[in-house]
Amino acid sequence: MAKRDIAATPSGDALPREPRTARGRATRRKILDAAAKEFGEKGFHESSIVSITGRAGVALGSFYTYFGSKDELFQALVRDMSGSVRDAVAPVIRDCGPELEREASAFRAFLGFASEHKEIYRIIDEAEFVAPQTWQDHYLTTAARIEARLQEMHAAGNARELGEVEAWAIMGMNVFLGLRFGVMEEGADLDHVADRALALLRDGLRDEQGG
Amino acid sequence: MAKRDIAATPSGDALPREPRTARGRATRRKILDAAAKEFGEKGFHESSIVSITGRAGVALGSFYTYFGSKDELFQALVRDMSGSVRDAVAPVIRDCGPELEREASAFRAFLGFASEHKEIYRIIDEAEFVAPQTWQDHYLTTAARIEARLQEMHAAGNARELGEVEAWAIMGMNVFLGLRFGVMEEGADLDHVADRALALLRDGLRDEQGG
Amino acid sequence: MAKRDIAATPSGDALPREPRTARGRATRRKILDAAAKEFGEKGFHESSIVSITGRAGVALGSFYTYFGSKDELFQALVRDMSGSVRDAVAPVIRDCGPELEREASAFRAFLGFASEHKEIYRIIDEAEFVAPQTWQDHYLTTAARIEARLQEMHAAGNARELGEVEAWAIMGMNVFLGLRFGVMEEGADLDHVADRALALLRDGLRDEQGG
Amino acid sequence: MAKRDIAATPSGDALPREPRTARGRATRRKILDAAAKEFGEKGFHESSIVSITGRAGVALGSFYTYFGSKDELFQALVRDMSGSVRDAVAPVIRDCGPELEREASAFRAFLGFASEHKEIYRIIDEAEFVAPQTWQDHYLTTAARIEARLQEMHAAGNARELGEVEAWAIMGMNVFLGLRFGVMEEGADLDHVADRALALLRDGLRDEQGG
DNA sequence: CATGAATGAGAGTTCATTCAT
DNA sequence: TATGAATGAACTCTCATTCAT
Repeated sequence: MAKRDIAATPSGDALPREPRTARGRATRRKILDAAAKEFGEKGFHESSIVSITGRAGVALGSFYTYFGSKDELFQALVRDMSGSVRDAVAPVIRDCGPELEREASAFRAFLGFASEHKEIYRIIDEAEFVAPQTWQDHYLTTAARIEARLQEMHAAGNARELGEVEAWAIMGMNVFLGLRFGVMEEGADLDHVADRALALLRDGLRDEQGG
Repeated sequence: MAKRDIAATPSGDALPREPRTARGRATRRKILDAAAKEFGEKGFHESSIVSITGRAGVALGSFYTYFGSKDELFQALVRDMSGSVRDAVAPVIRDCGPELEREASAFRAFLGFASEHKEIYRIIDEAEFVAPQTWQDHYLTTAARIEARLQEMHAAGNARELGEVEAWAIMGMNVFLGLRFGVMEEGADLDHVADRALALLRDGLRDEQGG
Repeated sequence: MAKRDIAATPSGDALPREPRTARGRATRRKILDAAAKEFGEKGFHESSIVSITGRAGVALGSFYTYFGSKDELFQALVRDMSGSVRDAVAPVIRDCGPELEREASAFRAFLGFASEHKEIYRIIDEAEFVAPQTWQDHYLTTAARIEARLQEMHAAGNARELGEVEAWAIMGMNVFLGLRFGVMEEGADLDHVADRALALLRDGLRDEQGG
Repeated sequence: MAKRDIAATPSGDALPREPRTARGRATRRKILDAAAKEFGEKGFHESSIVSITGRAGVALGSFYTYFGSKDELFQALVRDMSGSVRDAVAPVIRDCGPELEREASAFRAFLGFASEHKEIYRIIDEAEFVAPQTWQDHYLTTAARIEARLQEMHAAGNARELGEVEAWAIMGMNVFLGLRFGVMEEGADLDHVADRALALLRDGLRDEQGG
């Protein structure tokens, strides 16, 4: 990743990164917001620090007061967004019991969020190539969360015994349906998509009479 | 001055791109193979033409005898690989009838292929950011192929009515399971993964007694 | 990917091109001066940005802080120099009335300027091939200025009716005499050349008695 | 000029350049013709050997059977064309006596030629930067020819004593008028231009009554 | 003679990062 | 803290020229 290590700090004495004043906090926030737009629109490699600080309305040099590098900014952003996705889905989950319907609700929340924050989608996806560790963290965490829910369902007698494989399968379904109907297509009927996904999870592909 | 048109019409005074001799074909192939390794290992942006031609054992300039640009090479590669994946899965499909088991076999073939050609996986995925059109083509085509199979199953009375949503859901499952157990983890028990995925597709998440 | 628009609108995320500090202005000037020498000596195509910034004593990258491209620099230079030529001739003209002598004085000033700034001569001439529009602008403007003077002379009863053809003819004379005796030959007797040119304009080729 | 002297022949044993068969002569001619078009349209630096040989319908390698380098081709072309211009003007001159009218006829012939062979114009002009020696040769020779005619006129009592200055002045006039009305403008009234140029040479700028 | 694949020096351009003000 | 000029390594792409077939 780090192509230019010309003056990489060999020791651990990081430069000051945490804003110490209100003004500083505001500047940091402006940069983060501008970066979200920029990365979302152009992707990591076509985005540039000049352009980001330009959008943010701050000087180029100010960037390095708050972030150690372009990569570091990107990771910060991915973690931020990973949190946003979780926060969008969490309350929905809290309000449901360990029934299958809960997964459907979570999925509906996710679909809606994805279609309204396409840039977040794109940024997290690109992290696979730009910040693989952060990306793995995001998906492993998310899968673990799904797996936990599945086990609750099993404990409640609402599902058979399910594990990591099913968790990843569901996550993959969600992500690809989000991509296809939330991001690629403008104005798809998300409720319809959610219903069909739910049916798939409930009954599989078989004819209801059994096939 | 004199900028190069991407995808210029093949007429005019453009350089020849199609090799006209056996030696030319061999060189082109060497470059393609080296590029597959390079892109697979380092990703598009960290890969360089110098490094690719270096690996291929040809001169830098030879690259431009056969490819118009780094982008063009990447697209050629993605299309190549899209074809490879299909070719790995196709014979398996041909040998099965329109039963659910066919999907499982296709998935097993895909999983095996992915775990043995991790770089292909990575390259096609990165195309989302580097060559979005080519990437879309790949996934739309693949989804269409799955959808057609699902409809055959329905016609044979082996499944309920299924469409694009289910096709993308299955594709997402496959891709994420491939990523998690074929690429991220070395030596996972792929048969086990395939069995569980099949069960999920067959019966959904419910307890067999119904839940 | 992401090609740079030549002459992009100054809005957007383009890099700043206008120096905002005294230091910036000085750097820009150093580059311009070095470029004048380099282009004058070696011509546009044999000149390189590395070499220009080397002469200027600034880093390669600094060039792109102030100029969008090699072409853009060249055009800026041609316009600068077009102005220099005009400024060298203008005061001489201001001090003369609408007599033929004024053309001779203008020509003398031009000849002197050309022989002392041979590089300017060369640069403007090469613009015909490197920046045709800028070149045309220069010559059309110059011709228009000459034509206006000729019409003043006519109005004052000092010349017959004269137009664009005569203006271009005079300009061609001036340029070629400047080339031959100001640039090609070191130390030619410029006053002598000017006198003969004046005689030609005054009387034509004929014997004074008429031929 | 010669940027790549990697294997410049230090000795004088030039490669075979003169075609020895009819087929060879034809090939050489095809290249020359294609080059004239290419250089005329795109200028020296934007023209390439691949493109020239492409237009000529011969293999790239064949080029070096007949020409030592791109520069050498260009010079050969300039000399060719210098001859063409002369050949277009010469017969006109032969048919006239040493009167002023002869210059006018020569000019008319030149103007017509220029407007019908704009590419020749462009090529000879660019030689100032690409092959300065060849360019000088052309203009010194042409000027000498004009000067000789002027002296004949003087000897015949049709003109005052005239020399190199007047020859270059006339040449400059011709070239710039050719550029302006033969090349820059499509379909200008060349006869009108020639008439006014003749009047200028005959009488100068003055009012006929004397000014 | 003809062919066209191979070569590689060299050019223009980008942009993350540093640092003096 | 904020600023923006300066830096230079690294990259993509061009094309005149060579040479084996």
